[in-house]
Parts: sequence; structure tokens; C-alpha cells
Amino acid sequence: MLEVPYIRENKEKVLAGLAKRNKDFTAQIENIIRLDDERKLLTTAINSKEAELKQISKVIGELMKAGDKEGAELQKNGVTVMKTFVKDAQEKLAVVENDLQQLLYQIPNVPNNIVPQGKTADENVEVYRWGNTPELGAHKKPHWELIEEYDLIDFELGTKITGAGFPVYKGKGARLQRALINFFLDEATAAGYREFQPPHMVNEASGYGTGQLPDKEGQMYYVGVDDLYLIPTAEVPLTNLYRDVILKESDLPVKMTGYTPCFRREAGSWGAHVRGLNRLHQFDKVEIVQLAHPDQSYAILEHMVEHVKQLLQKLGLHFRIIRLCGGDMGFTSALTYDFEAWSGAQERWLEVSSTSNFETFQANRLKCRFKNADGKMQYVHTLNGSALALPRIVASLLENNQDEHGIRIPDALVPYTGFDRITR
RNA sequence: GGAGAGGUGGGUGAGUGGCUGAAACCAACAGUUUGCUAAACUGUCGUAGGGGGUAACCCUUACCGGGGGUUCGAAUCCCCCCCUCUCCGCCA
Repeated sequence: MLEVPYIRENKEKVLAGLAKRNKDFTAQIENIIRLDDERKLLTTAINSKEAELKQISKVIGELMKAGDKEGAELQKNGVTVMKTFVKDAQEKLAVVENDLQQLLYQIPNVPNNIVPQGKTADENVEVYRWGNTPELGAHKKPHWELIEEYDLIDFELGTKITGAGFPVYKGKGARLQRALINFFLDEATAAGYREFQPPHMVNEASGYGTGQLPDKEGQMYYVGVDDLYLIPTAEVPLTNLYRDVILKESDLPVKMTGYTPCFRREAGSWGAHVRGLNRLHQFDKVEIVQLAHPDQSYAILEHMVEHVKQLLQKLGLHFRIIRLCGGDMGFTSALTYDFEAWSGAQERWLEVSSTSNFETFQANRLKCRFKNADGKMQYVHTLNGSALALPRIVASLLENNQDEHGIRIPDALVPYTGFDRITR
């Protein structure tokens, strides 16, 4: 959520930035400023009237103490009128504040200067590419065939016990999952991230904190009886660990990592390219999160990108990094890099990580601040990245490393799997 | 789920209708003293909103788990909810 004072002081800049999202926010921004003006006016009126009432109460208190009951009663004249005035003004203020809040919730984050102009994913900009397309020959198979051939994952069973999009990992398939999770967590902790095991369900306040709510409730599984949401990513519980927290400047940056399953309804997005592991309702992911000093957040974003880059290199996967254009970027993000691994048999790129700087957009909602050198409160910048999401990594590992005899496990992973090949 | 106790500032903890935004102590920060460390002393020590000032700052309102209510006036009384602790029940 953008801060109103920031909007007021940087109106043109905000509008110009938001224009990259291919929508004109002029009317909304003007409305926000108008409502804020109204808010200030009402507040001033209420404040002075309340000060008056408070003064009268004080006088009554003194008169009562002195035993002057009649004098006290006299003071009460006019109080009712004043109280009615205050009550009316407060009701108006509540409406104004609510309208303002609702409007603010609808304004996405302002894209950073280097975010490319563009409407769709086609206009994203590739900024880095590593490795080569694997030579697989004519016998290459997509991962859903390999999975069946080597009995690694069972989609039918998952459908039986739960539903489509909930796979059951079996034998070496299950072991590969565990290996990847441990590998990713070890790499993250070695890079200084503290490991957490957060809850897999969160309350409504947490949903608002990181920006899933309002608006995106359709994307989360909701447990109505207990009013809880299944997390769509570890970003939600991890970042919310610092909701309503005031940090010391010396605490920054806070580096967290955690493995969790992620639950996504993917309502409406079940089109093409969803076979096998390409899109699931439940998947595993290791996430890295940082709370950063605003002056350092973009340097830290680079570090995080570097970290993810190394993971993919250690796994030996052909991949590229793209900078998302304004039209493709998430609501809460100011700058996002997506990582795409090559899928050798599908012959297309699969998104395996999304690493973003949210600047103060989440921190404002979270009320996560630190005291700066001048003793002033300042919002932190929040950042996060997948490091990494498993299913598409598995898909691309299986496809890229296949030959007639089986599937080769990358060296970095062998200590974790305990085997270096998957065979029949 | 049932019964009881309780939720106050960074922490401990006082405070049952007005002089309490909140004692005291601890922690923290700044300074004085000191050969260093320590100790002692002095001072500062919440957040947010509104108004004023170039600014240091000043005035004002709100906030004592959350939300309502009673009252001229609520941390203090009443109602609802949430959470924590103890005992009981249930259970991995």
C-alpha cells in the first residue's frame, strides 16, 4: 500500500510510474488526495471540540471536589450539543477513512525506473542466460512420461485421495523432493538466512499484511470454520513474522528462509501447458525473505538474484533471468526478476523463481518499521524470492538429464539423494 | 469443550471513576566523574493523527488485548470477542 504523504508529495512521479501498468490511475489518485483533505478537516474539527469537552470535564471535576454541585450541573449545559457534533463528525470521518482505505488497497505498487514498458510477458526483458540447450535426440520424453516410466510421481492416486493438481510422490520421486528441499535450505542457511518452519495456515490479518487480501482471496484455499487461509507461499507467514514490529537499524537486514508446501487454487488459470508438474494446487518451495534498509534494498535484490542464479547453476540447468515489464509484474512489486529453467522435452521455459523488491508497499501494511539514525520511524523494504519452487525444477531436471538408460542426478544433489541415477 | 485466573509502555509491575499518557524499578541512549573496565550521578527515554513554525520545537487528539456501551469524565464500571496461564475432559 502506498503512503498518502508520499502520494501527495510525488504525485506526478507516482502517476508516471503507475502508467507502466497500462492503466490510468489519475482519478483514483485525485480521489485519494481529496479524501485525505477531508480527513484532515474533520480531524481538526473533532480535535478542537474534544479539547473543549475535556476542559469542561476538568472543571466539573474540580467543582465536584469543592462540593459545588450546582455549579457542576451548570457546566453540563451545552455538552450534549457538542457531543452530538463530535459524534456526527466522527461518523463522517469513519466513512471517509474507510473510502480512503479501500481506494489505497486498489493502487498497485509504483514500478521502479528500470521496469520495462510493456503489456504482456512478451515484453519482458531477458537480462541473463546460462548454459546450453541439452542434446536429447529423438527419444526424448516429457517429464510426465518419465515420471510414469520410472514410477516417481502418481497423479492418479493424488486425484483419488484429493483431486487434480495434488500429486503423490513415490520412492525415488519422494526422495528427490526431500533432497531438493534440504539442498535449497542448506544453501540458504549457508548464505546467512535463518531457517524457519512457519505455520501453513494464516489468519486474515496476515493475508492483508503481504497483500494477498483483499482481492486475491479467490486464489487461496480458505478454511471457513476457523477463518484461516492455506498459504500460497512461505512469503506470507515469514514476512508476517515481522508484522507490527519495530526493528533497530542494526537489526537490518533480516534474512529468513523456510520450506513450506504452497497451496494455490489457480482459479481460472487452468488452460494450456498444465500437464504433469507444470501447474499444481499444492507444491513445495523454499523461500528466501529479507527485510532491508531502504538504501540497501536494491543491492540486496541483486544478492538474492545471485543466490538463485547459483542454485540453478549448481543443478546444471539451462536457464535465463528476465526482468518483468509493467504489465506482467505483480500488484505488490516494484521490481521483479523471474527465473526460467529450460524444459528440454517440452522445449519451453518454465518459471521456477520470482524474486522481487516490494519497497515499502508491504511494510506499510505490516507496520514493520525501524528507528533510523535520526531517531525517526521509517518503513523497511521487504524482498523475497523463490529459492526454489520444486515441481518445475523436477520437470526440467528429469527432461534435461534423461538418456536411454535413465536420469542423471546432478552432482550437487547426489549427497542428498543418495543415488546418482534414476533407473527402472 | 468445561471451570477458574489474568491481559497496562522495550521488560518487571503500580494503578477500581477526575490532578494518570500512565508511579516505581530494570533495560536503553546521552552526558559528568574515572588511569581502563565497573560503579555513581544528571538528563533523555512510546506510537500515530491534526494544527502552527524555515527549523530546534510548540499546541492538540487518540491509544492501557480488540470492539461496543454507561458517564460531564473510563486503564478503572457494563456487554461481546480474542489471547495467555492453571485445573478437568479429549487427543497426535
